[in-house]
Amino acid sequence: MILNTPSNRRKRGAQPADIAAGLQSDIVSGTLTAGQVLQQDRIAAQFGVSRMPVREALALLAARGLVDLTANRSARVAALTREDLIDIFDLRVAAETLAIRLALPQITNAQIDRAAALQAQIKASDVARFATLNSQFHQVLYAPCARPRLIAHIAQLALAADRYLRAIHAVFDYGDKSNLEHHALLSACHARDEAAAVACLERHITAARDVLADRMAQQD
Amino acid sequence: MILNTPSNRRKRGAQPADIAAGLQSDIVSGTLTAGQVLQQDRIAAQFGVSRMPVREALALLAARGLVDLTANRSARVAALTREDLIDIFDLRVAAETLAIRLALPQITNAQIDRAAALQAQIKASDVARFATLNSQFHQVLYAPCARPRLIAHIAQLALAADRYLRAIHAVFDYGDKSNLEHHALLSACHARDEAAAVACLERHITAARDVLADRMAQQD
DNA sequence: ATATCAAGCATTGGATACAATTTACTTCTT
DNA sequence: AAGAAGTAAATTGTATCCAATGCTTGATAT
Repeated sequence: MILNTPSNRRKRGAQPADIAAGLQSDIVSGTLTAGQVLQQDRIAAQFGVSRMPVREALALLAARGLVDLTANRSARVAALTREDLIDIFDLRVAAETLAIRLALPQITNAQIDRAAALQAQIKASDVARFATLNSQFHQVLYAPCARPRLIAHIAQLALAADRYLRAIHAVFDYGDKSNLEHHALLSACHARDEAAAVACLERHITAARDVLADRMAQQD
Repeated sequence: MILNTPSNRRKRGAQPADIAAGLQSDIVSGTLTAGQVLQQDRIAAQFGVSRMPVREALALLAARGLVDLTANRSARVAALTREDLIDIFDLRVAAETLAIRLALPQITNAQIDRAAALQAQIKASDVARFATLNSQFHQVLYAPCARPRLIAHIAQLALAADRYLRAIHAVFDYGDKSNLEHHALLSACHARDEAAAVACLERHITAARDVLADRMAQQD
């Protein structure tokens, strides 16, 4: 139980963001499962605050698509469906191929090396760290495009995608394949080969989509 | 001044959405200009409610990118910049070309006719109605793809784009060109020619981007 | 046995009250 | 006169309180 004692109290406008971050990590990691009710009272008690900042936190999570809000009804953790999964990954292809096209002319070798270093960590990481490191790897490559909206959109999609990755436990199935694809992407970036990078990225994301979609079809 | 008398009071959870809709139309139409401060007290008084639903409304608008929120500081109407404009329109190309590709195999002739009817109205409409009709025209063509996230994302981008359209008053410059492009798009849809529709849409949105970006460069 | 309705309980939405932070203004110093 | 510092006013963030809505349970009728 996290209490709001004077020692660990955050600055005045930071509580909703903190609560949202806490809930978000529980939702993405699967501690809070799809469809679970999120009562304002209980969350408020958990974080040692009143219901007011909790309501704002839930609104933030609803904007990120992690929570479903209905008027006069308890909030619920958003559902995971095969249709939504496909929706997310197709949006990722559209957004991330745009980002890599815009980023490639601006990217430096140092930035590519940073991505390569992250990829090295990914190889020797467990399931929990895979998702975040994988997101970081991609975002390092896109950052040079300097498009705030595009970057924010990709980050939001990565969050939604991570939920599926963690929930479906398909990481091991396509982990090796993903590593190979990351290396191919890095090569294309080094060569500043836009067409190759775009094609590589599209295959990479589509492959993940198909593996996960197949797994979901089995589980249902 | 809109009062919250029993006669026009909305249902219990609807106030934030109503307030957000009111503010949104003022922001998009330009009644509220970029950078303008939005004090919770005043808005609450205007709508005849307390500050609480106003805060939620502002949070909604912040999620849509129409308002900037900073902790302990007054909300402000989001700025209009040339960089953001380009960001938005490039995202539109990525999202809308995906939508038309997914929609084309599903679309019916009746739906295409509905879009054509909207296009006819656009020709004989003033500046204020152009933006909304134009958005509707596009969304009718995309709807058959049946992708909730994609559709919502496009709607949000259309909103952001409308602000620039109305603020920059460049509608008349490219209105005729836009009409021609809409007809070309409709033809491609009738023929179920995916490549033509995508190319047409990309040119259409990019052309609008360039006209508006040029105008902004002049105004600054 | 099942469906329907009512009453009480649980939970959310909104108003009011208070605390913390920022902004504006005044005053003092150089 | 310009700038710094301090103080008061304005404004936001959080807590508490009340009203409205939804949910659950149990009784009743079919």
